[in-house]
Amino acid sequence: MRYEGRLDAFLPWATRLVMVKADGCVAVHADGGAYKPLNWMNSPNTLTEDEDTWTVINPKGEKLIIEFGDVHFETSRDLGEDPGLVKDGVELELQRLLSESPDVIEEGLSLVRREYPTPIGPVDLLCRDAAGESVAVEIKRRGEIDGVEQLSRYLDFLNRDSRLAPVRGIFVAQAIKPQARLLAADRGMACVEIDYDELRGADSDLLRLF
Amino acid sequence: MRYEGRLDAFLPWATRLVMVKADGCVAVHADGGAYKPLNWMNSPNTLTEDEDTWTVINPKGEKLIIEFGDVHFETSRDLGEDPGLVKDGVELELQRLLSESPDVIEEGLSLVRREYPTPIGPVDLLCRDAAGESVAVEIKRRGEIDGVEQLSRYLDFLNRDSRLAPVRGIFVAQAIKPQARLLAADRGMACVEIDYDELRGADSDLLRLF
DNA sequence: AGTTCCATGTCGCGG
DNA sequence: CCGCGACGTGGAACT
Repeated sequence: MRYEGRLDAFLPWATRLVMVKADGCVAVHADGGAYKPLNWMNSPNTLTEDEDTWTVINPKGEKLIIEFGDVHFETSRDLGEDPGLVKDGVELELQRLLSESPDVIEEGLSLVRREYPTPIGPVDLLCRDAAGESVAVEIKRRGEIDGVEQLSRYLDFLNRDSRLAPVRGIFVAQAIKPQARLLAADRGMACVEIDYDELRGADSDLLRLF
Repeated sequence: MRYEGRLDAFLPWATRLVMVKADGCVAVHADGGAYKPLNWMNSPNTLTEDEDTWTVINPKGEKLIIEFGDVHFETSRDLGEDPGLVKDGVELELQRLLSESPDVIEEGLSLVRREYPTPIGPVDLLCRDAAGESVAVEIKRRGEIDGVEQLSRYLDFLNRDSRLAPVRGIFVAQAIKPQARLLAADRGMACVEIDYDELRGADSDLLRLF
């Protein structure tokens, strides 16, 4: 088995499981190494069978070549359309809930704009506090150092805008690591931990008022 | 099918493929959506079967619950140990090639040390330029904002070393994203894009001289 | 065990 | 289609 594409890879001879899905993607699995296949080619691609060799090529020119020795077993089945996975509790959801109830983050905070653009990417929430000063809010599911640095960069740029400056930052997450908390403190940013279930409850309460 | 762990996820009733590997990991596949399963649980975990329900729990308390209706088909096979995948052309390779031909990055650049250590991790290349000044080089396959931050942190530390200071930074990658380029410029770092195939060619040429 | 950083990351959204 | 950032990122190397 060979792969030539974004890198070159070679797979020694052994017993494997080859999976082909309805969308045309091909995956070569070993009996371990978690759910990820050893090698694969996603759709769209074209599969050509020739004797004991499959050649799978995608439009970008990446190529997967599978040679078969013994075929121990083979089966095929149509699973039909899939209704898909329903997820709940990711960052987007958190952002939506907080944009609707910004004063959960801090008393008196009000939303100016969600996804406020800067030259290096959008700030999750731009707000004004009770005193009318600008506040940039970065929301993460897990509060780690990356997020603090991201917020730092945004503040850097936002504070150059005289219509907004001075802008302070609040780092919001469901759980914030000590190191992230430390770095945030060092950069003069506040940290707020949010309980997702409470927030969802508060949101429901809010809706119930109308 | 339900997953409760880092997030909550629910999977409506449909026909799926459930794969269990020798290491104990469990994956629920739909007939599409690339090689990635809809839902999964990696090893280590404990699987308990009860009537038509599997409950897979890992030590972190994440839980995957699979309910079976009809079992259309079932098979099992021992694939034995796997020799593993051999890869070529990843960042390490790029670093090796550039350490051998640093003046591909900039005219007159010469290598001081590869993987030069700092308190927060090793700099890919430490060099001197034509004028004898120190240059820190960060190499990425794909140049994104993270890499610029990384180089920033290294420069922070290197510039505290009076034997090296002043140290400037060069961010090298096969392709550099506009935002990364912007941030690098803002931080006073240069950006260089490198063609991997050309570099490999140049390296072969170099070898041919000896 | 905890941290850092690479990855054929993959995926989804917005321009 | 590309750019960009989140992800149950996963995985490996190193402390």
